[in-house]
Amino acid sequence: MEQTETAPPPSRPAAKPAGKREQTKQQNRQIILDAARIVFAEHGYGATTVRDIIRATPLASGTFYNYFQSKEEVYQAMQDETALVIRPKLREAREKAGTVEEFISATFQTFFEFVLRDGVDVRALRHNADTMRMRMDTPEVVAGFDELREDIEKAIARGLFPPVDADYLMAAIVGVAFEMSERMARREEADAKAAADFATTLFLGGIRSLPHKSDGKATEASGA
Amino acid sequence: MEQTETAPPPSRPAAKPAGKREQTKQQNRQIILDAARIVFAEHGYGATTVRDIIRATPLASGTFYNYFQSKEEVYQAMQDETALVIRPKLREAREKAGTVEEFISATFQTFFEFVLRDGVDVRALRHNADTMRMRMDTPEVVAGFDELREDIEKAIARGLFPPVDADYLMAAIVGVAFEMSERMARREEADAKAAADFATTLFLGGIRSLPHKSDGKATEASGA
DNA sequence: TTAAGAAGTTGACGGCGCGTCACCGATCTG
DNA sequence: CAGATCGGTGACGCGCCGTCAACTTCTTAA
Repeated sequence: MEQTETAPPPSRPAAKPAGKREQTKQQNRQIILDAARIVFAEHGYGATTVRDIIRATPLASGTFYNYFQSKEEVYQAMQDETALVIRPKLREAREKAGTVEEFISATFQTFFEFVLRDGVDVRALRHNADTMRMRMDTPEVVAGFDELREDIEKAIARGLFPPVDADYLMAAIVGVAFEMSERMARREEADAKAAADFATTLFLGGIRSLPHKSDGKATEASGA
Repeated sequence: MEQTETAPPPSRPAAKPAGKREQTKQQNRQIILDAARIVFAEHGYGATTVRDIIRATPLASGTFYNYFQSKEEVYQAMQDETALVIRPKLREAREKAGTVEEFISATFQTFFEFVLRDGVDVRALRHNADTMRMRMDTPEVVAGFDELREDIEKAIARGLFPPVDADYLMAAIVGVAFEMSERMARREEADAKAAADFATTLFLGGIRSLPHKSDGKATEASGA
């Protein structure tokens, strides 16, 4: 049985010299999450059973249920971990933005780069039942969307953005980010910068401003 | 060999004077799909078991497996049905397009209107495990994406579009369409036209061209 | 018309994943 | 160190899974 190496779990801030009990608890939780990561990557999310995860663990079945209610909850926890890593990066990138362009560009670039680097599990989970795709909007993920909307609203208040429908704009950015990152990851030479440039140009000037493909010359802004 | 129909009036577009066996097969398949639709809507996709579907049916368990392998396959069939309905509409709408604007506008408008009208099951299936969203890219759905890309490429060839990256542009349109339709459907007064206008303007002229909101209230859904 | 054969349905069955809980060892507290 | 508490353990009963031999219904051909 080949142990498919999955991406190492995001480094964890565990800095509590707590009692033995507490330590074991943290450890068990992590053991389960790590096992789940491997099993999900191997069999795909859909085909994985709670038992599969337990078997990939030295723990007893009852113990699993002390930590999670179901495989969905395990996945949620994994999503939350990821969201908590990328959200600060996105926020920080947008905070620095002095123009619309910087705001949009920073958002896409940060996202795409993250997907390429740590996006292993994203791909693994897509590995589903052939054609099933899923996205789990956990509390932390939803909070990330809310942050984007807030940042847009702040940008509007600052006069950086025109007063557009922030909710729809957020949705559009999220939709493009997720859908494009999928396509990007499938390409031979996945290029986060190129993808981010494409999305940024689209959002700034529309289709007509997009870089011309065959034409060596790119990105000439030609208004409507 | 004209056989007097014992069957009820052909409410279904099955204009096939086929044998009894064939008739029953079509009927059983439809019985299962109809039952599944109700059960999925009631308990959500994740919580539904094959047995739940069978129970919502007068058929035996073995019979179910003559038609589908799993609940996933049932869902696939439902998705395919939907895709086969909307795809011709989208194609037709885009075929008529004489300008970039018409192309984009027709795509979004057709899609959003369809979601509002027939999008019931879309919402029902989201009813999942609280936070799980799914999209099943069945062969027919994927074919729809391919059609969009083809149409973009054709439009480029015609000189309608600049020679952009058709794959990414397709992804961007798909991403915005799905993500926005979700937000749209959640709003009190879901407005397909408004949503389509937003997306179209965004794709044509970028953020700066987007309609300015008059009431200044940017968020109406989702309590922050 | 009828009988052989094909096609499709049925539901009981063995297997297994599910979540629980009584038991017990390990850890904490005073 | 003893008693109290916490949490790990794994066997258990339940229900879902997909299968398949027996049976019913339809088709075909003489």
